[in-house]
Amino acid sequence: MGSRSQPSSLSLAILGLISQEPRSGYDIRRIFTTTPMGHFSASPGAIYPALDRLVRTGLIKGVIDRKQALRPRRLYSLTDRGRRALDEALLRPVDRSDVIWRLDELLLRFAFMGSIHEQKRTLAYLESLLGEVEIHVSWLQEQLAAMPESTAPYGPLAIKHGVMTYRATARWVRHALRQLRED
Amino acid sequence: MGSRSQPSSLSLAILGLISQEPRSGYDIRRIFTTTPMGHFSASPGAIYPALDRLVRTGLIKGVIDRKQALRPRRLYSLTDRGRRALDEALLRPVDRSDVIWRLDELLLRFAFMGSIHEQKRTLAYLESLLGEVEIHVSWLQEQLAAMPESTAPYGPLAIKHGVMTYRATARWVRHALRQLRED
DNA sequence: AATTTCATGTAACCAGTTACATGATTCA
DNA sequence: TGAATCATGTAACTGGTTACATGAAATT
Repeated sequence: MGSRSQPSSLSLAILGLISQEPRSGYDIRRIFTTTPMGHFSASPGAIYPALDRLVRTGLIKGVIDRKQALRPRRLYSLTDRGRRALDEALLRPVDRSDVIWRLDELLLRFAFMGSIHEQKRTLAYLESLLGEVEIHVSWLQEQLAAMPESTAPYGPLAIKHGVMTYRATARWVRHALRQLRED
Repeated sequence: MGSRSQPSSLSLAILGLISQEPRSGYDIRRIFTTTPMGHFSASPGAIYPALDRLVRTGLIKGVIDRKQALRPRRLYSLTDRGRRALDEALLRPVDRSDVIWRLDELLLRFAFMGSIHEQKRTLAYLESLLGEVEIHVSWLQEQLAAMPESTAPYGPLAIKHGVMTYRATARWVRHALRQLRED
């Protein structure tokens, strides 16, 4: 939604894209279908209602572009409240449930930080992310160690996947921290 | 659902768990809250309706356990149709959209293979997964290379995360293949 | 002339979330 | 005796999916 609870992944993605420059629903769809942001629903049945909701909650506003033209479109941009809402969503502290259930949203938040936040905040964000990821890796390893020869012989291997990919995430965070500090 | 379309992630997880041994709704909730399978909704509002649906579509059946006891519970097990449906869901060929949007489901399917499939099929599954993952990594790298200095300065770094974690997944698949071949 | 792209929407459906509700059992 | 655990459910809401629908503009 936006006013009280945190925005859904899709709303956050839309807010972030619109924060970069005014965009139409179609622009957003195109981004979702052609770029690596593509695990969002590019279906009009998701995007146009989401845009309506954001307008109704006062986070974005739409103006008709090229009124005179035969193919007008609606360009959305953030309102002041929308910018604040995005800012809050990006700044929210990283917690464990984010790491487990919404890692892609954490990456999304990072991707949109450049346009809004000063680097210091981004560094703090990455550092807290790194901490949570490392805790999660340890927990997975404990689970792995404590796992009995269960009815699912491949279970431990599947958990190993979690260990390996979260470790890769931790490496990425360190890499990103180095990169940002170099500038 | 089950009869025609493929089961949702949650239904698949429930089918898989029940295939190992008869379980109650509460058992399933406990597994979702305490093990690394925890990115499933452990809320009763998700699980009990899902169990109802699976019963209605004839994939599972429930019997009252400990009738005489004061705290009876309903134990579910697969029907023949349910076992076939699970088998089909596990065997479905890996495609690119699975890799992009439902990687965790691909892992879930692997985790449940041990109890049902012969190893040869599991190896074939992993090999096709590896192929798709490698294709996806190449695509991400192309995107990265073709990326302009955009309005989102951290965008390329975020994509780099995708490259690193999918590479980790590829390493895991190779690891799993070696492990399975050793037996 | 036909196809693809630009551009926006609606309607029915379904599944998951949140919150509420109940009650026995076991443990501290 | 009170808290935690075992055990199962319902109701309202919300948001996403699928499918349908329309039509102009640009490209082949």
